[in-house]
Amino acid sequence: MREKLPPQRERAAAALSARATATRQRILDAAFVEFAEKGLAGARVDEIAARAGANKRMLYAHFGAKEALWLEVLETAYAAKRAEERAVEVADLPPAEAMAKLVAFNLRYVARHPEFLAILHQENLHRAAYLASSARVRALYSPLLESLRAVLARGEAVAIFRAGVDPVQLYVSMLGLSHFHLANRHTLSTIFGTAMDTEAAIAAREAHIIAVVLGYLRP
Amino acid sequence: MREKLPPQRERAAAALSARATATRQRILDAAFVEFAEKGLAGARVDEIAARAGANKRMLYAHFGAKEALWLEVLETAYAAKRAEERAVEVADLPPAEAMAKLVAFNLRYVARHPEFLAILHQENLHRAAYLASSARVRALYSPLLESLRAVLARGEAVAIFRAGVDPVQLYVSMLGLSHFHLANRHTLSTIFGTAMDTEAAIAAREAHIIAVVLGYLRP
DNA sequence: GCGGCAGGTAACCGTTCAGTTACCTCAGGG
DNA sequence: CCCTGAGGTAACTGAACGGTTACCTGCCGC
Repeated sequence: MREKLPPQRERAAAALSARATATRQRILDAAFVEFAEKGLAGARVDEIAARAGANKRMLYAHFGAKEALWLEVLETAYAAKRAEERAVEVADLPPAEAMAKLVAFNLRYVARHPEFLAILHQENLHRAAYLASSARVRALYSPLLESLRAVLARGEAVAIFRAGVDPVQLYVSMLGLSHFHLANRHTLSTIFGTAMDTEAAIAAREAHIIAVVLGYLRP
Repeated sequence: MREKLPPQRERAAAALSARATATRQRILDAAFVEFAEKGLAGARVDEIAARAGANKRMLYAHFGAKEALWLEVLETAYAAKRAEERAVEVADLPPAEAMAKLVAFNLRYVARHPEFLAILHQENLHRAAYLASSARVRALYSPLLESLRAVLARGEAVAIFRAGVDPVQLYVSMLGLSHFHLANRHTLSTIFGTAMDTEAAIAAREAHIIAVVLGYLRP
């Protein structure tokens, strides 16, 4: 009766034993890697189980279906990013420095977690169908966007930034400037013949996108 | 002997009949749609054949394998973009207007062809393995990058643009500003609750990214 | 007007995959 | 110490998939 019979989200209650929790976590981690590497359709359930040092029985006991596991991975990926965002403190910094920190954070985050990009793109391929079904993620409003709004207002107030900047547009721009370089690092480096994910390339990119954002924001 | 036996790229010579060419083209078009919608792993060969109003026999006769068809689609997608880029004429425009036109072109192109983004991301998921094997695409250097270099130099010469801007970085930024908004339109609109692919949203985005690029370029 | 063959059809094949079942193991409470 | 059931194993299943084969058709040169 515990598992699956009620089609609702399983095991909200029913605290798991330490061993079970560990197995569940290993499966989730393995799924994250496999999905990021091969996408939802390309990922293999057997491979996930093998990577996790578990097997399919346990995978299905914990998650019920490949797609449910995908949703869990997606939620985890978003939650992890939001959690790191929450740790970015910019309220004490002068506006320009604060803005630079926000921009750099995004670039560095995706450089550290390129799998996040892969998951995100896959989900967009599915027209965000799984994301749409996740109340949990939709409730996870970006702390970064809020910080950006505040910094923008502060900078505008002291006339360091131009007036009338739309925070959402700027937020999307900030993400775009960071993501594209890394999301397309393989095609870019094939075409330009230079690696995009070395520390040097990332540092150069960081300097550039900070210059773009701050250059734009000048009054 | 005609097909497949030599493992080289098939049918370079051997002009096809009009009917065969048409079938081949229909299969290619159908594959483009199917691959863009579901990715390489998610796409179904039967579905491609059905969409094309053909069948698998012909698909395999013309392309030999699903992956070879993918490569063909990828090459076609790149070639199509490069061809449209070649038609963008900016040499006669003042630097700022020329730059705005280049930026707008990219946004409008991906808005018109969101499938291009899907193909591009899939290829990056595969670490550009297929692209790497395509001498044809690697030879297709972007005319847009060349235009951008020229415009940048012109603007710098008359002190309308700041000095020392790296054209490749700016090119990547231009693409990032355009692509992200549309590549992630489904997750973005799920999270923000507003559609990203309406004409109004695209026009607003266009105005913003032009402002960002030109704002940055001010000396 | 007919023989050959490029172009097309559809049934088929072996493999792979998501998901299931039958069974084992072993910790812990009675 | 043995019984119970949660946690785990591995073999299995039916369907779907990529790719192939055996066969049909109608156009074109002769």
